[in-house]
Amino acid sequence: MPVPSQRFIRNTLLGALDLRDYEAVRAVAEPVSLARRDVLIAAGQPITHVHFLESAVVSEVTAATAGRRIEVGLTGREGFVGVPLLLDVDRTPYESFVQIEGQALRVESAAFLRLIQAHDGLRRCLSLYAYVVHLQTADTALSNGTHTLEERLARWLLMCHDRVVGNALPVTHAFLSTMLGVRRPGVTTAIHSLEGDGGIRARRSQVEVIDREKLKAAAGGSYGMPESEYRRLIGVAP
Amino acid sequence: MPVPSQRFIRNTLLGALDLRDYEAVRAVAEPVSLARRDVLIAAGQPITHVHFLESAVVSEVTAATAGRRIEVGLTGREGFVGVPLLLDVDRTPYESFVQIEGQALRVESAAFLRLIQAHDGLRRCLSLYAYVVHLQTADTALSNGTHTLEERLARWLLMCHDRVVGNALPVTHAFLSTMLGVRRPGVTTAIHSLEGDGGIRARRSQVEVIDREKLKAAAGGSYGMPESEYRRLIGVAP
DNA sequence: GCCGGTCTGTACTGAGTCGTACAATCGCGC
DNA sequence: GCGCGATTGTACGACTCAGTACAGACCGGC
Repeated sequence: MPVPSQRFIRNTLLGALDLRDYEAVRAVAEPVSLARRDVLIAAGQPITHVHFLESAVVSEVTAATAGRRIEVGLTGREGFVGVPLLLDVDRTPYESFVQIEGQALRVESAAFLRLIQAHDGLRRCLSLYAYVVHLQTADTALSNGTHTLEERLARWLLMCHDRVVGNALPVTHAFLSTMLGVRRPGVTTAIHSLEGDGGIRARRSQVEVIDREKLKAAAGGSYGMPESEYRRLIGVAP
Repeated sequence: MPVPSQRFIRNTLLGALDLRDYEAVRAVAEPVSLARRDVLIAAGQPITHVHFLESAVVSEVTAATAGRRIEVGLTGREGFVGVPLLLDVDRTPYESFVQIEGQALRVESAAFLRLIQAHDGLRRCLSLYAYVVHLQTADTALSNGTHTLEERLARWLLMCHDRVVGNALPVTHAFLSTMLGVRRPGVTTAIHSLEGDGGIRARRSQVEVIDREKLKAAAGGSYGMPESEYRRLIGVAP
């Protein structure tokens, strides 16, 4: 029976596990391809699977019927989708959907619950990630409350760039406006401004990151705290 | 040795526990009085105690050195302060301080870790609360991003009212402006508006809640989601 | 009863964003 | 290579809130 080498593990959360815990996850995990707009967790519906992302990027958004949508969480290969299950919660009022297509390892909910019951190291590792998610959401609350549209956009692009292979982010202005909870023409203006600074290059349905340092400067300090906590608690991010 | 009756438990999280789990907590918990401005968790410092609040109200705020402060979490007798410890995290970049004085039961960190290791029912219950905290923070991100100052103020007053005995909230305009991350005169104006609607009555260093329904209307749908999830997952809130 | 700090009320200008509308551009499918 | 939906660029008035300043009101201490 072949023992997979750690270097083939694309999800960094799984990569941080003891080999024994990792093997236990791998034994019940199923590789899946995720297409844009796939809904991994539907608002108010029981969570059926946990997804450890390998190359896909997933957004968690509020699903206010009357109000507007806005993003409250962003997950890539540094994390997993299904934190509520870890906390013994079977469903959530928010929706998690695929923003950028890619691969993932999925585990059926009941199997996942057995896993974290039996493997304390796994539970600890996923708990650390759950806390980073909380930090990210709190940071988003801060950003939404006190930063300008341009700063928030720069922060979002950096966070997305962290989770993508390459520098091209396949997003439209309208999509960004929903994620940030702002007006679409406002995004167009902010993108022009960031482009003028040399941080990005904009194409149709795509933003290419050119200079992360310039983007960080444009983010006005709104980027980086959850990321550095991830490194402190879990290890090197991708 | 007297066995405390459930009805003497003022913290509703502890009240939701099996008697056996509760006794285990009570055995290592120490009653303390918390004064306004006491810092329960300092930014970046190891967390020394977990606090189950009985009548005090505690705010979690970002502690951005360069940037502004803003509230990302509010806890009263429905919860506990020290969620990071539950998730195996020893410190946090945010600060938790006492906003309204009162009583609490505190448990030393090492004892707390032993407790949740030995009592799975306790861990589950606290995990549910940790999830509600996440919802509350996500809801704050939504509010900060899409609601007006007046709506956000109404939401905050309702959330604080939920956690206080009586209808008088001892807060100043300047304090509210920090919690909401807005300008102090803006709070003054918004308070006048809510007062005109008949939802509250304002005095020096105090806001009295007169009509919750009017406040809810003024909150424009920004209030209530985490509260109803608390009831679904844990039980009747105070 | 006065003093000094805290709290509240009000005013003004400017920045940022909204809501909306509409034209221009792109790129895929037939 | 044409058409059509999707995407992007731009404009304009309106409104919210920021930043700042300052005066008046309150309240506890001496």
